Amino acid sequence: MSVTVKDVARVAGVSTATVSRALRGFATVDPAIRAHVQQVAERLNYVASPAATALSTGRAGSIGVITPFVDRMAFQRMLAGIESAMRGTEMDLLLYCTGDPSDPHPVPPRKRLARRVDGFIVLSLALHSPDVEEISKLRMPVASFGEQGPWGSSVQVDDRAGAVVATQHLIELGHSRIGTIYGRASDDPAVLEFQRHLGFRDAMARAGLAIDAGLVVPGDFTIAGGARAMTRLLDADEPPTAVFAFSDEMAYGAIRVMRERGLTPGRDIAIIGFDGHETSSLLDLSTISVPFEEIGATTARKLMDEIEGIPAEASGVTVLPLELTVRSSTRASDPGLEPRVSALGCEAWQRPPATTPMSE
Amino acid sequence: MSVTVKDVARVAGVSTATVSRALRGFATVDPAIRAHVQQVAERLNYVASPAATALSTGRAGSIGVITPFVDRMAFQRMLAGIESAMRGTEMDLLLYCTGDPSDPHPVPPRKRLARRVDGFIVLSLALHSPDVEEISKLRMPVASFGEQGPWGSSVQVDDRAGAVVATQHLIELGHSRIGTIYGRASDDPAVLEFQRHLGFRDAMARAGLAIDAGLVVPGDFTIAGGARAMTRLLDADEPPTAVFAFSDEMAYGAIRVMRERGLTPGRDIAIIGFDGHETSSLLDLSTISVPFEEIGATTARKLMDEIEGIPAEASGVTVLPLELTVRSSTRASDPGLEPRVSALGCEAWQRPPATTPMSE
DNA sequence: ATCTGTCAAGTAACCGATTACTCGCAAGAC
DNA sequence: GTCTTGCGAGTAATCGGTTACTTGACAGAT
Repeated sequence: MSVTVKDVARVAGVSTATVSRALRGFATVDPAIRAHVQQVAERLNYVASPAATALSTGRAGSIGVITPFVDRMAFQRMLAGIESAMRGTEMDLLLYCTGDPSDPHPVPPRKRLARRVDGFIVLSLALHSPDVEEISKLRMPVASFGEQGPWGSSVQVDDRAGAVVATQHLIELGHSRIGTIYGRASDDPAVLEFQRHLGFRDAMARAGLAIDAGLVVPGDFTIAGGARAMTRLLDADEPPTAVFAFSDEMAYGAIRVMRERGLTPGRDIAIIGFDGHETSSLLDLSTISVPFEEIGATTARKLMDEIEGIPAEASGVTVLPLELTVRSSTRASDPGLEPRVSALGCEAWQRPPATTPMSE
Repeated sequence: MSVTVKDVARVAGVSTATVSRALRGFATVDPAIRAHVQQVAERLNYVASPAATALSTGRAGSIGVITPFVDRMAFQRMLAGIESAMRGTEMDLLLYCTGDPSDPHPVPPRKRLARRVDGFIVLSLALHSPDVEEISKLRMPVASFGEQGPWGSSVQVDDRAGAVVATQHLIELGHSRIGTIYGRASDDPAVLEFQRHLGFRDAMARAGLAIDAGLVVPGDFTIAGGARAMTRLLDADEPPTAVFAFSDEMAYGAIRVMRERGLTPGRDIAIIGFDGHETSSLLDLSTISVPFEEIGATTARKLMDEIEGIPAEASGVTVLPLELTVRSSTRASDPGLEPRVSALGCEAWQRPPATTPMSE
């Protein structure tokens, strides 16, 4: 059926061992013979069977990406970053979507990943979830975005500091009645989103402002959820004058509702998001920009290093900087102007969140 | 190191053959023994090595997705559809991004895919490109979105009919000076985008309108490119009164430029896109909605069927319907209202583009 | 001339499953 | 009582590479 080493060996007039050595570039092969073997292999369109190679070398030649969602902008951007870092590598990319963590899985991730990949990337998944704990039993290289787990290296951003800056920005504009749209309810400090809650709380407390529990509403991390959340906020007895949405996508939904009610973002109600997607510039949405592409690329590189056996500073935490991007959704006085972008101060992001004290 | 079939056989007190039969659910195993083997396997956390299984069965247990870009909304949506169709399947998903077709590839796709996957999905890639021709030599099941290739099945939408409807919509609003923003220059009928060109030409011709070559500008399929294109259109000697962007993303860029110049979409200049991304509703952009999620899911199912050996009507063309979604970017008189959605008529999309005559 | 060291290349033992083939035992046919 | 027939289960070949070990030849040393 297909061309095997034996075919190449036969045609080239050498043994299969020599074919293997020649093609893998080992030094102990006569240059003339190597060239000949390569030529024959090329002519026969020979490609080593990945399965056979994996079986005998014990290396799968691929990495897995595990994520709960594929239809989120943040995921798409991270995937693009991962892909670009892996371009040119021999490694293949396997995609595993776990779905909503609360859903039961037909096939548990551990069984799917076992021996199939040389390592994997965990994106935005709580590392203490049953899935990840299961996976950790595989004891293979791992790199994650988000929280630092008990093993492997991770890439992080200081969500808490980002939330502080976003909130302070609103406070500096004179707002004191600030609503928040969060994703899912959780008081688990291990969940990334909770860091944004904390940052919001920090900034409000520092400014001596009270948080109205009625202005903290869920948005499910989706556009539609953001719209529902904004509806609830506007229908409150005393609506907020500013809104901090914990993701850009929820802010989009919120802006739609505002527009439907004839309210102009930035003039009637200030709103700021979190993520910094490209589309936010179209909606003139202020946001905390997260370098998701770079996060993906960095995570992939860390994983590759670890797989290659480069442990030095590969394991450990890399914290990437956030940026406050101000547009007219929080600055109606000069709409349509160039966005003002400021990197968060070093003190805000150069320390790993793992060691961040609850309050400063 | 890891648990193998031998370990399970030893612990269960049977041969490896019996373990394999029991775990794969063959009938010729005593029910009691099968249960026992399953129990032992579970207890030992046994997972069959995919490499070994692939080697002995000749099936890789995975499919590949080949696409030029990962950072496009349309791709993200198709990927989500593919993923959802494969959830629950035992098949794994490998992602191959070829990058811009004009770039040289470090590793040719054929070498990467050979024997690694049981079949693959080609997304929006010209099937006659060197890459795909190379791949076709592998002679394995394939399903594609876009053009129908010489082999395999495909999912399509009638881009030409969609473009006709979009253009007619603008014409019905009274426009006669219509600009277009296309992706990349190509007069190759095999390239999908060219169908949109043709549809535009059809509709203009049918209405007896002339096409000003100066109002046909490239937008590179990106937001930034769309912005550049719109700048060129507005700076033309005689700017268009309506614009048809061949993708929503290019329309986003165009809208940004319009806003920066104080022009209101739908009132000062009508604009319609093509793709129907979720974000288009936020920008009140009229568009031709393409069911990318369904395209991805359908393509994946076709491929699975073909791999399973179900040839009946699996190979062949499935044409999915488009929809015209009208929002205020082409209907300023009633902004913010519910979008009007109309499916394209059957005559427009129930015939495969392959047999579409050049003009009607 | 013989011995030893070096090095390229071949032989064959794996890697971990699957499965064609074989075997042994028990039930039913004659 | 012997001869099928059938069926569950074991033996071993096989998938396609990789690589430890072995072989053989040649160069340089004694």
